[in-house]
Amino acid sequence: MKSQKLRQLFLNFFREKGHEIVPSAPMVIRNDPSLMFTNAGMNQFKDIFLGHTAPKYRRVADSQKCLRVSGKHNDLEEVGHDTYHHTMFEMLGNWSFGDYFKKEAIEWAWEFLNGRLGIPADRLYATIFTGSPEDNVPRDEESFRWWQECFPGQSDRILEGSKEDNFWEMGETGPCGPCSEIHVDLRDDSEREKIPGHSLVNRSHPLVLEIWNLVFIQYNRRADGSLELLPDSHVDTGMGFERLCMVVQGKTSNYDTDIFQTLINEISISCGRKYGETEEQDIAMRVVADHLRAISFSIADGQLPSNNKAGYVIRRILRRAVRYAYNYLNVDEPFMYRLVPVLVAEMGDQYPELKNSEEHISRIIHEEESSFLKTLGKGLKMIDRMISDLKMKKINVLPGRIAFELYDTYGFPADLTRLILRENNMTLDTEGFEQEMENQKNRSRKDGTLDSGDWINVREGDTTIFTGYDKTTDDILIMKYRVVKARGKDICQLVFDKTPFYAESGGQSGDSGVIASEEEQIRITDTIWENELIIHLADKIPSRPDAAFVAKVDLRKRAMTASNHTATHLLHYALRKVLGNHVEQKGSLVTSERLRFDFSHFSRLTREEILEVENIANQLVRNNFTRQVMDDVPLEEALTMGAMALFGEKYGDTVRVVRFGDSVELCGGTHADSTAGIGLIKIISEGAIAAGIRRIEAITGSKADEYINEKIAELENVASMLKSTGNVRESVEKLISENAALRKTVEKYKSRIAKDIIRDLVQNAVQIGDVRFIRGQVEADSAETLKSIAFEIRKIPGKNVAVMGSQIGEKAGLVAMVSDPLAKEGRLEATEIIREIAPEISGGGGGQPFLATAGGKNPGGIARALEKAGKFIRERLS
RNA sequence: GGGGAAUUAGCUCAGCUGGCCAGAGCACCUGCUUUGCAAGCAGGGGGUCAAGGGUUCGAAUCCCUUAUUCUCCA
Repeated sequence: MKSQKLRQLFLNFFREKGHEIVPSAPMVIRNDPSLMFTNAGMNQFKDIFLGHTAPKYRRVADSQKCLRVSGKHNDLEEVGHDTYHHTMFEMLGNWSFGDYFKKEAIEWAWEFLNGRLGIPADRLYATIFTGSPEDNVPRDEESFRWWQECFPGQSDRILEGSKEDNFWEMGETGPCGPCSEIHVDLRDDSEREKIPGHSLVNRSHPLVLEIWNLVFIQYNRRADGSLELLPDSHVDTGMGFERLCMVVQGKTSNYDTDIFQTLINEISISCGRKYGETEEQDIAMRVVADHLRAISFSIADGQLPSNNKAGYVIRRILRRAVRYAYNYLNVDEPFMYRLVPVLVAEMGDQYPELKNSEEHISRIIHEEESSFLKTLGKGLKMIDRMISDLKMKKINVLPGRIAFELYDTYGFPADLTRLILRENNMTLDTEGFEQEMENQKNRSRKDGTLDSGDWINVREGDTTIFTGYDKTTDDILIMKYRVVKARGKDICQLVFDKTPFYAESGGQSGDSGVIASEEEQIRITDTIWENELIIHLADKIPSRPDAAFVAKVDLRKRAMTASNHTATHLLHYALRKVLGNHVEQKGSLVTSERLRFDFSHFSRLTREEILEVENIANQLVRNNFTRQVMDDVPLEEALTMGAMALFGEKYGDTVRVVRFGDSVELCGGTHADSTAGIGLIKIISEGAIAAGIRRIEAITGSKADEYINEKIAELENVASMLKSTGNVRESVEKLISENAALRKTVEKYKSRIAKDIIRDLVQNAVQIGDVRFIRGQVEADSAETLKSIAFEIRKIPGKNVAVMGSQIGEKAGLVAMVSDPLAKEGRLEATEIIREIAPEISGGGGGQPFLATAGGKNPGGIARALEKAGKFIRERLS
């Protein structure tokens, strides 16, 4: 059975059982500092389990794309080496929100696996929770009973598990409950006879593995560690799709299923090697196949590879793939980008976001591959240098510190370093390397944990109402607060019952302002959004937190931010008009100062295009469209209105729609009352931030005015300086060519004058033994000129020594030169002359044996300095 | 969030511990020579050494701040 059909079978099965089939949530999570990627099917229902939102459907099923690469579930280093770990995988799941419970969950799971898919009962095992006295939770008798129905008379197929395996918790606190897992034994008959399957369950055997976890959420863990029964019981299940395919398709490796085989085939064609030849090659191919999926889906969800946070995780995955291909498949040029169409053909139907950005994904991957190969190239050069260095010193162990530097600073992978060393009969000081690595980790960990105090509750209550769309001043009460230490400074975080302050989100920066009670006033420096909480950052703790406060938003900043945000919408609209509908928002930043907008487009914008975009946007400004806001519009309806939704953005069922004329967007930000308030939009820069993504920056209102006025003033200044009444450009062009000609002439004269000076100096030179002493006070406009005269004299053949001084502005300059034939003898050095005479001009200096310079504050001393030089040289040469 | 590194001509880079007036290769322009596979020869143009401060007689080089990029860790 093909994987696509299997997925459909699962969804159809639960549709039959009255479940609503919902689409997969984005794999990339925004606005949640605790989680970067969706790592389980239940993530998108977290709010329901926490009781924050009411479920829309009581029964839900889906196939959820997940990524496990960081945090608790970190499988990255395993992937490829075995046949069942993945970074990105699909999780099939069914949920009951206060509806059915253990009986149905178990019955249906059994019906689906055994009945529909025909997985033989004698290959299946179930586990149940054995109970936990310290939590006062008994053995899960209910699950045991229902499993007995499935395995009549074979209680040895139902195993008991401890808290570690069979009790699921969302976090330190919150919803939790016993779970029941289904395991499958895929070994052949003789193996199964030798060792009974139940002894291998939960023992990391590659062929005896868990495929489905049924979680029964019935408790809530309180902060004090105790459990309380929830009013409603929920079911949360998750089944690894890739594993299920393996079971159904009768394979012993996830990578042998059709999900991966098409990709692996393509990879094998790309590098001209067969899958199954050697273990190393197979690992590399599995790594590439797995990672390609993870990267492609992330990019489709709007997460580009970058140098920190989630973007960096993506980049690392891609690099791991390139590295394996480079080491074991001998691929040294970009190739993964060519596999994207294969992946899209396989999964594009189920995940339309993948299909929609196929070209985009391919380009991004190509770009990343080439840039990493470049990094590798640089590293190779460096390591070659190190090796030849070591060989010269006859050392054959590369110090760990150096290997670590290569890795840490230049991103050169340590395993490659090892490989190259081996080729050169050298080894790596692994211990030293690990030590450095450990240091780095400790350093990061130490600074990573910022010291946040406990929340201090002032009043009961959880949610903050945002009143800032209508009000900029409001009466508020403080619900709770805490102090966070960051960079040695204490920042106080405040949560209100309601607030007019807009919290940073959707690219719009947070409001600032003040809150005031009768006795004090506190500055709010920023407002952020964290885990559904609007947090106000204040510079001090309120002395009486329980007092009544009035919150006032900084109006000027708010208005400027609103203008910029509205301008962003207008520019988005104009960009689509000018460039086409492939333009999609890929990111945006709106502050009171300026706005930044990233969008998909494949080539540089021409001057004309930028002007046209600006024109259209400004036309909309002048048309003075008033703001129309519709709250709680069903998503479907909003989309039919032509509102632009963003891929990878998680929307609720109802959305807020902001409209100015024909520009319609889903947006939670604050906006200008009407477009005319923006005044003027001016694009100030355009550039690329990644393959296929451009960025524009713009300013509005008085900022734009100032900008333009400055430009005009600059031009007028130039015109008046040129005394040009007509064409400034022509005047400048003329000036430039005149200047070039003049410069040539001046240089000619300068060198002629220098020659004259030199001739005079040489004529007045005195002979000291076999050496000619050239000295004098000369006219020079800078130390450079003085130096260049010395350089000229240096060209005169014979044993010469020259010392010259010059008044340069208010200061004095000296230069001493010893010609090459004389310098070679080693009798006299320019530096010692200069050191001897520099005090005369109240200065100091130095240089090289043949040429030295000095500067000082006292031009009156030049003559004495020259005299002293003569004396010194005479002494030295005698 | 923390550490390390980079930023020099249109491009790729060299310039180590401050001082040979800022260099190479490719590209560009002119001329000659040749007309064929990265052509050769001669000559030439092109740099606020990322920006801004500081130390110094002197800074591309040392220090600080900022910006951007790369990289590793969390």
